[in-house]
Amino acid sequence: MVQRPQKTPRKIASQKRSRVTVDALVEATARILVKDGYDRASTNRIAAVAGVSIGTLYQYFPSKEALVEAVIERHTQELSQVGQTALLKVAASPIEIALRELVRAAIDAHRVDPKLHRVLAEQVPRTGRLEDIEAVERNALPLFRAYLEAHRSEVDVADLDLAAFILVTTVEALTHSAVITRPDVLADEKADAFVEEVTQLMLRYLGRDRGAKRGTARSK
Amino acid sequence: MVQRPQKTPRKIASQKRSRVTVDALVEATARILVKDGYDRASTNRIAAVAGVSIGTLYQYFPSKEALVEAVIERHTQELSQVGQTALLKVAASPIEIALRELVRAAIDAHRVDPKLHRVLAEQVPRTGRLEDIEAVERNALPLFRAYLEAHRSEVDVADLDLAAFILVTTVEALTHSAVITRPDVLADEKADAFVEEVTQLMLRYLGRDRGAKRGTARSK
Amino acid sequence: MVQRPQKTPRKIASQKRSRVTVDALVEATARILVKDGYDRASTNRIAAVAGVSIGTLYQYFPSKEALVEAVIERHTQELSQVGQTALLKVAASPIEIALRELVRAAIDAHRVDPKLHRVLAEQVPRTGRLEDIEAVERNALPLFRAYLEAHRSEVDVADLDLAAFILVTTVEALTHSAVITRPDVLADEKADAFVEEVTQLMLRYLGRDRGAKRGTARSK
Amino acid sequence: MVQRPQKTPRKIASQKRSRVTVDALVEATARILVKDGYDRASTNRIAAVAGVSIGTLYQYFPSKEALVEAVIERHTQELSQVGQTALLKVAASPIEIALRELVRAAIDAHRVDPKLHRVLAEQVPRTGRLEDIEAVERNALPLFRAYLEAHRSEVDVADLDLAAFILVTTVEALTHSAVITRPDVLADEKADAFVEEVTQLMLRYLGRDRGAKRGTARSK
DNA sequence: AATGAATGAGTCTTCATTCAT
DNA sequence: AATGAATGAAGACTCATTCAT
Repeated sequence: MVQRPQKTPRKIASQKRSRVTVDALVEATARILVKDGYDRASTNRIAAVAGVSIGTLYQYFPSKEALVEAVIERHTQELSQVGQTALLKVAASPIEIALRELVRAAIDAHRVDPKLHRVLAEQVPRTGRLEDIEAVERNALPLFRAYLEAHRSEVDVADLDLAAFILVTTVEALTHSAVITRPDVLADEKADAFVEEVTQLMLRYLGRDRGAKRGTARSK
Repeated sequence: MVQRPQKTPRKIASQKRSRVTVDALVEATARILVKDGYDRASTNRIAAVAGVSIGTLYQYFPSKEALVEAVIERHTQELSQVGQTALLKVAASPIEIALRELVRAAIDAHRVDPKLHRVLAEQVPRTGRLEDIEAVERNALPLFRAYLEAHRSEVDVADLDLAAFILVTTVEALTHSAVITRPDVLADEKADAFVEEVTQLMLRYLGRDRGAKRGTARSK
Repeated sequence: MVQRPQKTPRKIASQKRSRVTVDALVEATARILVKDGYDRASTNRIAAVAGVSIGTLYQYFPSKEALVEAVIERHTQELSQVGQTALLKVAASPIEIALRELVRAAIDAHRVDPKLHRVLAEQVPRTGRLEDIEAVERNALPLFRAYLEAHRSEVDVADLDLAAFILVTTVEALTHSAVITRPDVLADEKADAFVEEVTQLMLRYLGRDRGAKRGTARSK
Repeated sequence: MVQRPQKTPRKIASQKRSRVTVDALVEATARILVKDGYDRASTNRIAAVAGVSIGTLYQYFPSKEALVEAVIERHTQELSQVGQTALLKVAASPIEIALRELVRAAIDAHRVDPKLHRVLAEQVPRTGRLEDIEAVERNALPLFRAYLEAHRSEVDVADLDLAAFILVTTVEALTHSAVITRPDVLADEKADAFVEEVTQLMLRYLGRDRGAKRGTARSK
């Protein structure tokens, strides 16, 4: 039999298998984190849920920490994605439009996997390699600052760095709290009001609300 | 045996001793939490640092959780104290004055024991009885809402509950972030600017900055 | 969580109960070492055989290594005891008498617990704190050298240090080999001959055999 | 398919390849044994260092033990080689010459690969198939006995077996100790003295030193 | 009340070995 | 023949908690 050159070497087949295994492990870790909490998430259980042996787990992840790190990485990536996409979309929009969209994006981001987000935020110790749950915020800061810089003429702030820090922190805290501990605030009919309030908080801070008819628009 | 008149009955004496032991244990827990982190804080070590036996520890606290709970309780109490005192002081002041004072108080509160605060916030799992690090915020909310209600004429918001939630969450997040991860923002010469920014964020949100001369006061 | 091992015993066994436990653990370790070999001696099994829980084991010994170290220590102590006692007894005797006694003592020492001795010599890796199985020899060297020095007039060697090293090493090797791998050499009727040969080896080396009638005394 | 004439049949080619692989594995095992010690020498690492997959390793060696056995075998072979060569060379020489050469050969043998020799002697458990590090000695014994037999007229011993055992054991112990734990004894200017001492130890034991002028030759 | 020895379930992790590809 | 992903038994060790003294 003639042996034709192989375009897809055997290795790729096994690489695919590896990939599947790694994904299964990360997914299992996330699921267990949500279901049982960080402290009860043992490597043995993770392996069992992933359907692989404990040995296989350690072939790909050198420690429990590394596993959780991968989950954080993945989650963080997804969140950042949502944020960056939104930022790109509104890059050219005036802040009145942009900020509202960004608030919406922040809420969407927190809704990607709220339960996981909560566990990651509340139970995973910010220790060793695990410090980076706040990475999203750290990533978002320079991006948002850049947006602000580009729209400097529209805003009225003395210290752009400080303003960016304040706004990013604020939006993250408000959307996080809303999604995680105050679902009532985001109930269908109220969600828009919440978005509006947060947007106004930001706009006014940036000195761009002069035209708002508060007396009529906001008081009951 | 002659019974001499006793002003302080034995029971009180032992209660006093108990009190001392309990305090020593809570204090030891806090110190170890700060020094070694939550995961490495073992009951045996806590007992050792407190200078009592592990058996004695369990005479006063039924579990490690209870110990950490007590630390949280104590810390939370101290924070709330600062906040409530500040709120009382400015109860009659107009919001322009009051909010600025409250921001200052929030920073002070976070500075009570920043290292412990950080460990409590970042490493102690919000699980079981340990969920209450956010208690401060929960305590502060109705108080602040009451203040807002009392000063309703000065503010221009549609939903007082929502506004209170937004402001309390925002102040807590900003002061927390500033104290814990951005000490630069609170450096001596910058601290006032930070307080001012946060105060303005709040005032404008409440619709009370119409007179501010932004063009001159804030832009460089 | 995996820990970095500690080598020095954790607790001074001051109380009677502790002492009993510690002894039981060391004894169990020795027994298992003999029965199953070093590699199969697990801390869990040692604890089981000692009749205590694994936790108790670790209360007294920080690692498996420490346990084996204690066994070595104990065994080494016993051996040295035999040797030193013998050396003391013959301190004033001429070398013709003394060396013969010392050879006997060396054999006795190796017979204290030959099986344990063998395992210690053959299976315990000379690693970390476990390097000291040769301690007996190291202890014996200066003592024997001192004896030689005191009897300098009886011996004819250029380098006392070298001679001591050679003799101690030789006696240890010969008695060890005899006891461990050549029990036939020490069989009842042959033991004396073996002692005699080793003694002669030493005496002649030290230049003290001039009078020996070898032709008649040694050839068959 | 056309079959071209083959001078070297495929089988031989692959045998050659096998040979290379086996050598690489044994060599890798030896290197890792020296570098990391017996306990840390894992088959996976051996395979990696040898540049083959773990599967290939098991194609040639059924177990880790077999691998180590091969290393011992090879090392033992080399040592024996040195010894046998020396013995052959001096087969016809009188013992005064011969023993001195044999002592030198013993030292040389221990210097073939002292680090490996040490690991083999100190860390590899004498268990199962691994018992044979003493094989060298076992091999040497009959050979040396044969030499002694052939030179019976020159020696004055009652029991040739016993004498052979004593001398072989002694030389091995002394050269081993010298090479492994007392390199000072073999320092350039001292090495000859050491050889001389060991040779004298043996010669005198065999009753062949009558002519030695000890008073002048050895005392300082 | 205090002590601290004892407990043991449960954790992480390693590594020799197998087997489908 | 070679590969390397997968296996899982087994081991060392921790620590919250109990209880006899």
